[in-house]
Formats: sequence, structure tokens, C-alpha cells
Amino acid sequence: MTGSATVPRTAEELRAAILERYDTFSKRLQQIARFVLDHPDDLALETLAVVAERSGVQPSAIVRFAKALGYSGAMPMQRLLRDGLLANHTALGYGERVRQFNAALDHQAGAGDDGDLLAEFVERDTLALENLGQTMTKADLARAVKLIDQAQTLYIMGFRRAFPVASYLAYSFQQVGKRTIFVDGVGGLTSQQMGAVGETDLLIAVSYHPYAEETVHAVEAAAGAGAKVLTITDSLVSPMAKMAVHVLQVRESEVRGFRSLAASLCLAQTLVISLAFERERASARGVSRPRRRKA
Amino acid sequence: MTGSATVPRTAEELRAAILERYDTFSKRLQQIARFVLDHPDDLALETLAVVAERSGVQPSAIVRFAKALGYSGAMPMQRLLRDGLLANHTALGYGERVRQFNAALDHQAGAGDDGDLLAEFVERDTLALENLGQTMTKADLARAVKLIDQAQTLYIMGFRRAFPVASYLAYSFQQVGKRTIFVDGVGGLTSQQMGAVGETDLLIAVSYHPYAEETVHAVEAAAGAGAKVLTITDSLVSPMAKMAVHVLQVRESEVRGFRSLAASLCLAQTLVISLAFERERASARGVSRPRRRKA
DNA sequence: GATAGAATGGAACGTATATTCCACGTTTCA
DNA sequence: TGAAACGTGGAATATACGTTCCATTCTATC
Repeated sequence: MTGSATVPRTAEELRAAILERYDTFSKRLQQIARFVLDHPDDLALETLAVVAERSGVQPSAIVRFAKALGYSGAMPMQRLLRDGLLANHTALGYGERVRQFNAALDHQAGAGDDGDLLAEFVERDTLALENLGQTMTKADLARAVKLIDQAQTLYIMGFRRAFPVASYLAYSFQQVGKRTIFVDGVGGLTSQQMGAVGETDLLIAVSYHPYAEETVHAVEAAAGAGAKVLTITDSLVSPMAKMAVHVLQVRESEVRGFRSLAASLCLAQTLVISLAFERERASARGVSRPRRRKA
Repeated sequence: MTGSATVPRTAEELRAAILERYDTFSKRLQQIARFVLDHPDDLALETLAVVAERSGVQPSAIVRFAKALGYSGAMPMQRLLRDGLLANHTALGYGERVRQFNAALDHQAGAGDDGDLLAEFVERDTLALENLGQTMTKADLARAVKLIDQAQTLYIMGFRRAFPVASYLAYSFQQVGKRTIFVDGVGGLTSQQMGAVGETDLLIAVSYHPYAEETVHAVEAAAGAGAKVLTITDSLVSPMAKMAVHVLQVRESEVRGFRSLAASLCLAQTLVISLAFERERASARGVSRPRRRKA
């Protein structure tokens, strides 16, 4: 039944295949081909019956069209166009590509071959980074840097899975000369470490689902004391998000319950170096920081 | 049945409505709300059953969620998100792409500008990951996993810049049930924490140039006590490399004097999950670990 | 600690959908 | 012009989906 040896596997390939074989199609099939080329989004999103009515053909004709291209039915073709739609979208098919990646991983897991596990994680982290670059706006970043710059003292916390990110932030901010206190929770001294937090300070709380209790409480306390809170988290409705003056959302893909931290650390480093540059620029303009100076 | 007076009629309104009423939702409904906010495209394109499985809830729960927002069912809500996706796709051909174009212009603006610092880091981390995938051999990884698997107790250490990596390793290995001791150096108790290390144990030492003194000393001590040492480092001739039975070299690319940790963390995660798979496979084959099976 | 109420999971249900099948119409070649 | 092959429309069918319902579990209140 397959018309040709190779079946199109991407939206672009499909488009090319239709153009190439257009002349060999029957009249009705050509009519469908024109519709697919002209309104790919319709075919991607709407139900087959709707597409049939909108293009003026029978549903069965569309199925025949798909089979003529080598598919088993119309639905595989639809899925292809859906993925293509997402790829053009800003979200970039991130979810879909992760889905496919996970599916591939499952298959390999069944085969028992962990040889290329590394390659797969590399791929997944690359996707997460790409997604970060496209979803995080410059305005969000600039606002975060401004908050950090204005803070008299920086408090940083993050437990469990967020701990590596928090420790990296603390270490790096100290390196660039920012007055930073790392609330590491050692010895149960969290509240003591946070004791002096005041209205001129900023707390950066890193937390991912499930959100550590200590972090939530600390954010509450800090907000109660009048301090500003900046959270790096995975959801806009995380417990911290509401109390925070600014939220940086990071989407790390998850495989078998293990989420990566690549995107978070990339963001963390961007924050640190953005701050360093900001200060450099400020001190280059004038001796005193324009934000603080009184005269 | 309608929860509120007005039912959201656009994707943006829906988003706002969810955020506003989030607190009034039950636990499961909040879980769904998070998923909808974080993965709107999934809900728009995938079938309800797929969304349910991906978000870890029942299909009926999603229907309840939609009804709680005032819809007659889940499908009207889906249609809303679908239309929103389409609108973004077509209409943004102008607005969004102009914005991206402007962003590209800013990127060209210059080195001093921190406008697209994020893009720069994303690019750099992506390269680092790619490099990791190409240089790290399967044999190196397999040997490392084997060492970890055979160790009775795992000791993990890494200070300064390596601390986030070490803490991630410690946390993750504990999560998958490996007996792990995180030598964090709190209270100057490093040598005490390392006191019981013996011939059947493995020390994973993470260290980058300039190599922290404490790490070097600890590796010496561990090697002296007969323990095996696996190092994750940036040079084959680092002080630790000679004493280690196995070295995993990670080359993090450097931008403006700041090195990333993306590749190291990707490697770390690969190690953890490789170990988890290895154990899973072993326990699936037989009750006892077949690692040493003779037949 | 007991009880009323809400929330939840999962099976059962009805429906809408994609697909298949077949009779009819159209084209093509002898 | 006749006959055979191909293409087409629409009904029939099987499937997959969204939705509903109810027993059970969880939560809050007394």
C-alpha cells in the first residue's frame, strides 16, 4: 500500500513529498493536497470530520490521501503536523521532543542497553538549555539582576535537590564580591542564620517540587520581616511564588523521577555574571554607584 | 455548576483565572493546575488520556478541574488552549518574530552589553555537553559504574567550585539507595568523616583547577587507607589523577573566566542513573547480584 | 476519637471519531 | 463503443475517547 519507499517523518518532509508527488495524484487527492499545503494548521488541530467539511471532501478521502503517502491512516499524518506546529511555536516542541526522547529511552531500557545513556542525557540537557534560552526573557533577567544589585545583603537558600544550585550561587556571588550569606541549614541554625534579614535585603530561594518545608518557612519569615524575595523555581504557583516579588521559572525535563539541573545552573551563572558586568559598568560611569549615591 | 460568574474565554484569561483561584482548589486540582500552567501545549495537543498519564492523575480529575473553572467539560478548555496556540503561531508571525529580531539585533550590539548573556551561556553549555558526549567513552563510564556498584560505602567530596557537583552526587546516590557518606567538611570534621574509610570503599573526589588542598589531602589519606578513588576532574594530570584508580575527565568550556558545571552535572546524573539501571537489571535477572556470576 | 462531608480513583457508559467496505460513477484503452 | 480498471461517496463498523457515577479514602470538625 505504501506509495513510496520512504515515509515523510517531519512536517517539512511531508510538504516536500506532497509537492513532489502532486502530479501523480487523482483530482480529489490533489484537492486535498492543496488544502494540506494551504492550511496545515487546520489539519493539525481540528478533527478529521471538521477538516473534511472545511475542505469539501469526505473523511475517507483524507484517509486515502494519507495512505497514498505511505501512512497507515490519517492520524499519524496529523501527529506529524502537530509536532511541526509546536516546533515553529516558541515553546519549540520542547515537550514533544522530550516525550519522544523518553519513549526512546523506554525502548532502550527494555533492551537492557545503557551504553548510550550519556548521549541521551546530553541530548536532554541540551533541550532544556535551549528551552531556557527561549522562554526566559531579558526583562525577567534584568529585573532579577537589579534586585540583587540593590540588596544590601544577599541571603541564599535551597535544600535537597536545589542545594547544588544554591551552593553554586552562594559561592559565585561571594567570588564576585557581593555580600552574601549562604543559609545552608547546618546544625539546624536556619532561623539564626536568617535572623538579621531586613527590609534592605534580598533572599534568593531555590526550590523545586516537592518544595522543602524549611524553604517555604524561611520565605514566609523573610517576607514577614519586610525583605524582598526572589525565587528560582519550577512553577508559577509554587508556595514561594506568591510571596516573592519576582519569580524565575525554570523548566527542567524529568526522566524517571530524576530532573536535571543544567538549566538552573546556566541561569544561576548568568545571574552572577550579569551582576558582575552591571557593577563594572556602573563603576566605569562614575566612581559611586548611581543607585546609592545621595548627591 | 459554574464556579464563578465569568468563564475564561481566551488562553490568557484561563491562565489568569487558574492563578487567581489556585488557593481555593483541592490538592489534586492544584496538581492539575500546575501542570496546565507549566505544560499548556501538552493539554492543547494531546488527548485527555495522555495528559492524564503525563501529569499523574485520572482523566476524571481533569474533567473535574475544567468544571471547577466553569466549563461543561474538559474539551471546551482544550479547544481554548488550541485556539490560543494557533493564534500565537499565526499572529506571532509578526509580533513575536519582530521581538525576536530585535533581540538578535541587541545581541550584535556588543560585548559589554549583558542583554543576551543568557544566550551566550546557553550556547556555551550546549557546546560543553556536546563535547562531553563525544569524549567520554562508554568503557570509561562502565568502569566507573562498576566501581561504584562494588563499593560497600561511597564517600563523596568536592569543595569550592566542585561543591555543587559533589552535593548533587551525594544527594542522588542516597536517593537511589546507595550507601553514601557526603564529606562536606562542616565543622572541620573532614578527617573524622573520612575516618572509617577502608579497602572495600570508594571515594569519589570532584575537583577542578585550582585543586582544593583539602581534597588532595583526603585523596591521599583514602588511597593510603587502601580505598579506591574515582576522580571527576578537568585534567588527567591533576594532583588526584595519579592516585586514583579511575579518572573521568570533564572539560567545561570557559567564558570570561567563568567555567560552567553543566557537563559535570550531566555526567553526574548519568552515573547515578546508570547505577540505578545496573542494579535494576541485576535484581531482575536473579535474587543475588549476578555481577560476578560464573555460569 | 468519632462522624459528616468532601475528594478521589477507577470502572462503566454513551458518544464521537477514524477507518473500512462496497456499490456506483468515471475514465481509459482496445 | 464496450469493458475493465480506477476513483469516489457514503453508509457501516470498530475503536478510542470524554464523561459520568459510585464505592472508597481522606480531611476537617466536634
